[in-house]
Amino acid sequence: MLPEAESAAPAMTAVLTAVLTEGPLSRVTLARRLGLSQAAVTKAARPLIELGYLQELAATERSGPGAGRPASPLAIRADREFFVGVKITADELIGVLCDLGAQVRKSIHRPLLDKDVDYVLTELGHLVDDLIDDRSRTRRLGLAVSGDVDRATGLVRYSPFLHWRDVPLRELAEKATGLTVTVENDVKALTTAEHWFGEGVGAESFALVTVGTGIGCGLVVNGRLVSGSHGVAGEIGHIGVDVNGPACHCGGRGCVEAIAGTDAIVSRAGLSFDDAVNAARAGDVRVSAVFAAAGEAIGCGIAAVANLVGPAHIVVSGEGLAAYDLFETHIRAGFERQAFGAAAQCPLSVRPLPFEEWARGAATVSIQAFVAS
Amino acid sequence: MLPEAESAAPAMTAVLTAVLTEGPLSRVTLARRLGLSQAAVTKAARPLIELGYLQELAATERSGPGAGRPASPLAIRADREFFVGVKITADELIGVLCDLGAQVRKSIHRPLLDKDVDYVLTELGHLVDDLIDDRSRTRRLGLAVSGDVDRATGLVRYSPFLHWRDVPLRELAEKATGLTVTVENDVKALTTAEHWFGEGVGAESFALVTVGTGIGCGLVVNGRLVSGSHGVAGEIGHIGVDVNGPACHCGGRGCVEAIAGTDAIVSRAGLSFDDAVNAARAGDVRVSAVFAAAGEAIGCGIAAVANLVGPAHIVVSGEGLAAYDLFETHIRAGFERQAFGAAAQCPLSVRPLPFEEWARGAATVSIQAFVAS
DNA sequence: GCTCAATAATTTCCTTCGTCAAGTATTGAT
DNA sequence: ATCAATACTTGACGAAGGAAATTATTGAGC
Repeated sequence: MLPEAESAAPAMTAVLTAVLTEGPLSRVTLARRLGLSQAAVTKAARPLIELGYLQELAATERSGPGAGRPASPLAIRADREFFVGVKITADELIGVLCDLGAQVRKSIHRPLLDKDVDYVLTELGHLVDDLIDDRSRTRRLGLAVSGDVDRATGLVRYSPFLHWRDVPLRELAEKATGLTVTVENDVKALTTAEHWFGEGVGAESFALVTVGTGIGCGLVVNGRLVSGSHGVAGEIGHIGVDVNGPACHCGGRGCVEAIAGTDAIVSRAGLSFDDAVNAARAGDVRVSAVFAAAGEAIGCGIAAVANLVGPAHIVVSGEGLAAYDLFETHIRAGFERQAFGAAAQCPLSVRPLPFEEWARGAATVSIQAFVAS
Repeated sequence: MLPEAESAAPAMTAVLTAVLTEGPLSRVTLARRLGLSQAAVTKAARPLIELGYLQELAATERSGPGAGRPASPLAIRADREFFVGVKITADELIGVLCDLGAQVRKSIHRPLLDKDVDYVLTELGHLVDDLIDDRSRTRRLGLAVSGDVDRATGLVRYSPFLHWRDVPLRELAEKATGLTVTVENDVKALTTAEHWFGEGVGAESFALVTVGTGIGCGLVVNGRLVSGSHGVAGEIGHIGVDVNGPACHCGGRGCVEAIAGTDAIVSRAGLSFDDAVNAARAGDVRVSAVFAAAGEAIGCGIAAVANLVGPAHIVVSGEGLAAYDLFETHIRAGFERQAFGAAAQCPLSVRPLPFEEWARGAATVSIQAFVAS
């Protein structure tokens, strides 16, 4: 985050991260929370204030019995730096401009007529130009792509929807936009957003489940995102919950996705997705049963997550959840049945996230990279 | 590990850990592997040699084109310090004496006639006395207990088999034995052993599955053991793999344990476990199918682990695996069918571990605590 | 208003840890 | 014997954070 230095002192990163994710905090509070001395916090905060990332709020917090000098909380100056986040799907680019506090300031969609890498990069360049108001304060771009992505190198190993294989996306996007780029898998990016700026704040472990065409999951364990050794992690969609269930395109049987994915629901209901939703809402017993089975399967998959890694909190979201009124009770039922012992106490938030949230996730990853730099 | 200091320098811990887990290493190699300067390694190693934990081996390693000073690898002196590990089961104590290199030097079983805490502690005292030869070089004891254990405080929150609830085991055992005690869940202890001294060495992520009466799983992600926020983690046994499967005592349906646990096999085969094994080995089709279904269920559960956290390596083990010839192919079949994409590449070792291994796991945890101290 | 207790923030000094760069040690090849 | 190559050690230095004293800012009691 310092203009010159390659990497700032750990205390500086820790202070900035804490203020960013947990809101205004006084130096004493920060010291206690981070296990540092007050002196260390003072020293770490000074350059952050000088560089304009933090500011001192008016003394408001009162502590103790009443007496004592009031604390002056440190807050971020959200407009000090902006970040572009773009989710790349097969048929459009969804872009947002976020401030340092990860608030969305601007949001633009741009259709894609082709999956060709060069074409996408050109369109990306236009999108970024349209989003950025102040180039001097916007230096970073985060990209979110579905599939197997190596965040460290910015390489897209394989993205089935885009038909991309071994595309050095970071390098290419840096050339195309002139920004410092981070690339991450879309679900992981969304998980990061929720971990730093959403319901997962402060949780040592945390899971996010997305429901839609595919069913995915991002995991945070011991405060760190789980990436998976073989490029696979969070594939909740291909957990088998019914040995006698339908065959899945992955070769498995009774996968969550083969029961609860959008395509599965369409083929099982024999209707388009929207018609199925309407039929179920109108009380059609057969179609309702399809949604019920889907919700149960998802709940069962979520219970597997809870049983295995025991996250402190689970958020269920995704496009498919537009119809979440049809899913929710069944998801909870499946979860509660299959969660073992205390794992059933794990709070489950079921709520749809706006579609820009994916792009915001991408921006969040670039904020993280910025803070850590 | 220093007699006086509360906590040694991080570099010292890192050096000792690396030599302990990866065998003799020269200072240059250590420097490269740990991201330290050679000077730092020299400085960290000196006190460790002086205290007798490390020793310099004769120069043997030759590197490069031939010329150059030969490296003198650092190796641990395994007999510098001994550790007692005890696994507490409902009907016996299994104790081992390990050296610093986690080699078992001595192993004793001691039957338990009662589950009363005081009684168990008295027996533990006798066991420890029988195991220890040299009190001056044996200062630590690790305990492994099944159930919900808080390693940080040494509190056994709930152990179903022992009928213990909120037993401050560390405190009590320290009083009873005069040793510094660590308490850990049995599966996690075994996982730790395998991570530091077994097949999981060097892996950033790693999973161990135990098959027996219960079916459990220990996970290491990002180099750290997963503990679970609500005291639950690694409960692979209660992942649901068959919505129409048998009801499980946990309230779920089609849990891995309800299909593949020892009790499940006994009741499904209608024979004692040993008889069932013999029948299956003799070619009894019906009983073989029971084992096949059990293996498939386990494989399916393991695939869920691979899909979710993507460990670099998975080891399958446990008492029940005495009959692993009957399980192995089916475990692999279930795993390969249900593992998604590259997750199927995750190497799977299926092998029984000797029963003392559990006690060795307990000792390993105390070695870890010693090294980190 | 003055003083005191309580709490927050800063300053100064100091320790610790690890790096850098130069020097020493030990080998094989010529 | 000399040199190149590699391993290890040494000592000066610097960065980072801690301890404790100091300063700052408030409310309460008088």
